[in-house]
Amino acid sequence: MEKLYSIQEASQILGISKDTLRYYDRIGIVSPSRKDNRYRRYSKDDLIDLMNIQIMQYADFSLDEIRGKLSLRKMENIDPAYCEEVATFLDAKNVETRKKIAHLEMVSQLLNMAAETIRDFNNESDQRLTEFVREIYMDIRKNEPGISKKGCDEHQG
Amino acid sequence: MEKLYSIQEASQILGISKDTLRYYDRIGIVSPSRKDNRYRRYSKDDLIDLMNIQIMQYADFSLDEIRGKLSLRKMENIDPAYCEEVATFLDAKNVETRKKIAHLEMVSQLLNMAAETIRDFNNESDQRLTEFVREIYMDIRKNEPGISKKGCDEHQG
DNA sequence: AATATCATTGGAGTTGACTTCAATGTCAAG
DNA sequence: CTTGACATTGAAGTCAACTCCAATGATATT
Repeated sequence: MEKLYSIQEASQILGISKDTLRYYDRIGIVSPSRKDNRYRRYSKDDLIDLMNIQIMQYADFSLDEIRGKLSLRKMENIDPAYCEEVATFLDAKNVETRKKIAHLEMVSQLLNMAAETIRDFNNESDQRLTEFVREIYMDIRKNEPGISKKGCDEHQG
Repeated sequence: MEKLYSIQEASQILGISKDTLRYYDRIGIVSPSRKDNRYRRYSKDDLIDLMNIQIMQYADFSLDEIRGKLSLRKMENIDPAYCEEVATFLDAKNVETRKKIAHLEMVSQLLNMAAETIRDFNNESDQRLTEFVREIYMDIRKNEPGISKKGCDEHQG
């Protein structure tokens, strides 16, 4: 006989607000059983799913991705093709993550240089900053869609 | 006699859509002069401001922060107290940035482990993953507001 | 039975940075 | 003087992930 948890209990155990739990139910992420077809009753498995969701959110998955793919825990003995699909998905996420890290490393450097230059101004540090900013700017611009078509613009291209 | 640029030209030069430029004008970020008090005319300085804004956005500043602080370029000969204020602000941003990087490094590790575990399952990698997830979960939970008060909940605390 | 505390729902509001729309005005060319 | 390409505005829509609200129903205690 498994214990079932009220929405309030689940909320306290997980540190997720009741409203959020209802929201998750509504959008079909975790839909617990109901009592007399009204009150939600969370099973242990529901709680585990929700914990996994917390982990996946920490790992920057959107709720859409979470709903679509996986339940990290349930795939121990499952179709190898599907496992490979998930693994590939995780790899792609990781590539994205590494890119974000690289971006933030640039930002951190930029902030450093800027603070330094402001604090004790001299031509050397100013020039370094300027050069670095120029690099970043080129980077920003090269990741753009179409410099080609005269468009570069909205709602008529 | 400085050349002035139409919104279309500015848009193409900067790679910012016309709508966005109008939006920036409306919320008071860059408000170019007007011709016969209708058409916007962007000066070179306006364009430079907009480039700086692109840089600052790259560096994760919100438009609010940009509006409040900024001019990164105009502060070469300005009140040292204000410079120090800005430098401090940049330092704080940098601390935040380093935290984000640390977070993403964890995520990257997690994704790595997860992919590995899925690909070639064995107790060792599974256990490492489980342990790592547990650490992360504790980390998530410890950064929470009030486990103390029975609340942990919405609109009546 | 009254009260307090929990639960339910649909629907609207929030945030930030845009984007889209409709109605209208302006300008250059043929 | 009409056509087409530009410009203007206010207002509403978009996205994600909640958050808040009001009206109402259920449960538990006195």
